[in-house]
Amino acid sequence: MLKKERHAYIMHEIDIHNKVLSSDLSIQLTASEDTIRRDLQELDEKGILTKVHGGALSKSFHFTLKNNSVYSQPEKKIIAFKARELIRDGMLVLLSGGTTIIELIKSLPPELNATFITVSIPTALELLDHPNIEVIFIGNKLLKVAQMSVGAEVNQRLSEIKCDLCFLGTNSIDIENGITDLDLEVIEVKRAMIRSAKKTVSLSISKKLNTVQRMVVCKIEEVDILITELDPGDELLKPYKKRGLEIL
Amino acid sequence: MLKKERHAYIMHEIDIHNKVLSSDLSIQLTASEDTIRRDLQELDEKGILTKVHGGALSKSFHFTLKNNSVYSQPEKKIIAFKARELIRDGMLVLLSGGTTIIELIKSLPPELNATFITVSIPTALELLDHPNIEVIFIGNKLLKVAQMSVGAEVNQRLSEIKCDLCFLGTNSIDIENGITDLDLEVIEVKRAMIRSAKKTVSLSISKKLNTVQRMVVCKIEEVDILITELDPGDELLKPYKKRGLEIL
DNA sequence: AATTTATTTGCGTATTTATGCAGTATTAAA
DNA sequence: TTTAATACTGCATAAATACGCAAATAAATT
Repeated sequence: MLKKERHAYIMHEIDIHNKVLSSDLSIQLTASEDTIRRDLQELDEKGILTKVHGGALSKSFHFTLKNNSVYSQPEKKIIAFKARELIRDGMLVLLSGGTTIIELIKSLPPELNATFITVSIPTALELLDHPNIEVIFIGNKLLKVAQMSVGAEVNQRLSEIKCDLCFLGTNSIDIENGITDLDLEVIEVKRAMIRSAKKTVSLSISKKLNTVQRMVVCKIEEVDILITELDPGDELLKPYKKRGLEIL
Repeated sequence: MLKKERHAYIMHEIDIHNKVLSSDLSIQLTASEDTIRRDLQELDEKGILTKVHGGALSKSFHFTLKNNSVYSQPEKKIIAFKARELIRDGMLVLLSGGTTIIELIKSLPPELNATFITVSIPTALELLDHPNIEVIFIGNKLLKVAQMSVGAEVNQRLSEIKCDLCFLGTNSIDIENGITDLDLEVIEVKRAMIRSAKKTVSLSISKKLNTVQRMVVCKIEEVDILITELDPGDELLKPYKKRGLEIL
């Protein structure tokens, strides 16, 4: 890989995400972090990006890394790896928001040819980075805290779709209450997502298992597949298996 | 093997792969790396490829376009400052994509209370950062290169809206052809945006004035207000004023 | 055809550039 | 404050390049 090629790749990433992490680039470009750092330094000296601790930021969008960086938790990588095995060419897949979903998107093979639907702006942005897949965004009023579309219209449009899979980045899940969340408008959209998919997959790091929040999205039986970073045979997952969920 | 033949071969490789390595070529053409280097140097001097350490790259590989947009940030700040004066509490405002629009959003006063509609994912993300405004995203199929919604459905939904203002981050504008752009799907959305707004405002850095691209978005008369970083009395803007545009 | 002339090519060597590594310093997150 | 991640420094190495020169090739001339 030529230096200029790396530079072009880095600038492309910056254009799409407004930020890059040295650690990510080092893997994606199969170069040492040292090299990446020197690349970023050069591009910074050229004045076309801003180098910061841990990576670099776009000049035009100066968010802080802290605000929206995914300090890629290894748990989420494991979950992403298991989840992507479910996706096949030609599928229509519904995605929620959340950092676990972002990890899933990052782990998708470049040659995958499928269509993804989402209501989450960060999810959409990440999907746009993939070379082959088609992305559909269901828009409407955006809810600031969740950075996603909400409202009756969204639910209506979701009801007109029949997807193969629905991946939910789940905040809280337990046997008694099923999937729960904080915001009324969010849970309504998530319900609509579940209804319009043949299979619902919940992605949860084990910390989130057996936690509850204020409002119910769906009963535990409505979830078809549960993916955590744990071994499927783990003791913690037994009760879920008993209720008929497939555990990956 | 004649020099001309090698040159032809090298250019062919560049066309296909966008890059060549001196080491590869040396083997493929059974010539010393020295010779190859001299070839590449000549072709570089002719301006038909870009020589770099280790080989050469296609000219189209450059990312200088992005550089320009970043370099002209101060101009964009001036434009943003002028543009925001047009926005009042309670207005319904349509925004396109582009870095100029992003600057506009950043310059919006926190206490502003208005509703913004957009089809651009980065624009939406930036809008979500603002504490008071309401954001509506018109979704559909997303076009990767433009990071925005496109398609008949978007145009349809835009036609159902009546906005106070439409701000277009403009790539190319001139007297003869009006606003022009590259992509058919993009120009269709932009047209729909213009139709659904009472007033259309074009934001263009002066470098983009009097430039033309392949496809026409709208005639110059359909633009109500033109904002550049220049003084409204600037000589460059006179022809636009003569055609009835308000210059800020 | 032979000779001259100009151009092209390859090689050895010195130099520059690119990259990774190890150890230490610095920074930021818990 | 502690701790983990990241950055910096100097160094080592390998690869790429520049340069001068001589051999080889092509082109032009006689």
